[in-house]
Amino acid sequence: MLTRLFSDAQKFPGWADDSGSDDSKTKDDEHERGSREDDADDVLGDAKSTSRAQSEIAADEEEDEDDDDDEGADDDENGDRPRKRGPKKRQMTPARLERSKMRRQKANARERTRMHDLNSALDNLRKVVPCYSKTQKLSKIETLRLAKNYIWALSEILRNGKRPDVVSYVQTLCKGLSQPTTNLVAGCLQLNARNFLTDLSHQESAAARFHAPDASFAAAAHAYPYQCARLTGPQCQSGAHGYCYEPEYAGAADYDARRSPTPTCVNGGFALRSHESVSPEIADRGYHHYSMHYAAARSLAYGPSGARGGGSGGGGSGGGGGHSENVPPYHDVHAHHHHHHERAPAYEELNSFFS
DNA sequence: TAGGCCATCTGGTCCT
DNA sequence: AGGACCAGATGGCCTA
Repeated sequence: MLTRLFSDAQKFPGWADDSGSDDSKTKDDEHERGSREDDADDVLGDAKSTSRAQSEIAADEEEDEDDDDDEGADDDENGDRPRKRGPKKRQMTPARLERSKMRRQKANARERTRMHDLNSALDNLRKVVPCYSKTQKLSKIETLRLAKNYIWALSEILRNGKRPDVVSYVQTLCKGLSQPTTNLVAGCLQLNARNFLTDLSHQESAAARFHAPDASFAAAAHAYPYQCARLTGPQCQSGAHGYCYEPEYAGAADYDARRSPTPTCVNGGFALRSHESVSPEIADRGYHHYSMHYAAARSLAYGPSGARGGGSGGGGSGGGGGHSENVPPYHDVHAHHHHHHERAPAYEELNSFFS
């Protein structure tokens, strides 16, 4: 009986090609095979659980699936066992089984596309977060953490209207990140990780260097429980040229400077290529004022001291001069958010920082 | 080989 | 009823 039901289930359309979905591909084949086995197990499980009903199914398997109201109508009158609460377990006739299977396959396809959409959104986030690398993709969780830190860092910069040094900036970016990601950020900025992450006390001083007018930033620095110790490990100590990142991170070619919002590291220097600073998506949509805002925030992010600390000569602009204290604070900029032409001179000044 | 990351399946819950 | 969302389970892949 069970084997007969199982063989019937295997003959169901759509069983052989689970979900028949559009975008299931690559390594799914193995997995799909496993899924089919799982489904088969489910069918077997259902068959076992409704073993009594199977005889009825066998008796009238031509019967349609909608007349299940009679099931269990008698067993709660017996009083031997308490009646189960919740929806009654329906008999899994072949037709119902098929419909259930089709529903499940549709739900699986929807779930796949939903996750694909989520992943593409995450990819977009990777592109606007510092240290975008085609070859070394940040993991999902690291992308979210870095994005959070990036937003935090930019908010602090805009709120204070002053630049932190690059050490503090990277330190903020790396809060709570794993060591590989931290190395990636450090490598992206060509910064010796030992210089910006040592211990908690250094963190406090870094918070002070961040020009936080109140204790909020320093307090926030304590809110991230694990980041500094990771950078004191042997890997950091043995980095080539004193840098903490792996060799593949060191190559500037690995970074998509056109997309990455961080300054490109070319020959050991910082070079923010302003004409490339806007992601194509943003540029295509005509969000130029956002890009200007974006570039301004970045210009604020790298001070001369940081550039000196991170760069090692070469073609980068390196520091550029000190107009930083004249940079309009965030509220000045933000208050005119809808009047781009009024902000243009300020942004030109800001962007000229890396010219 | 263990652990991290990921894609997928699956059942439950909530909402329309 | 069906879709969206979520979390747990599972298995594959990769790396230290």
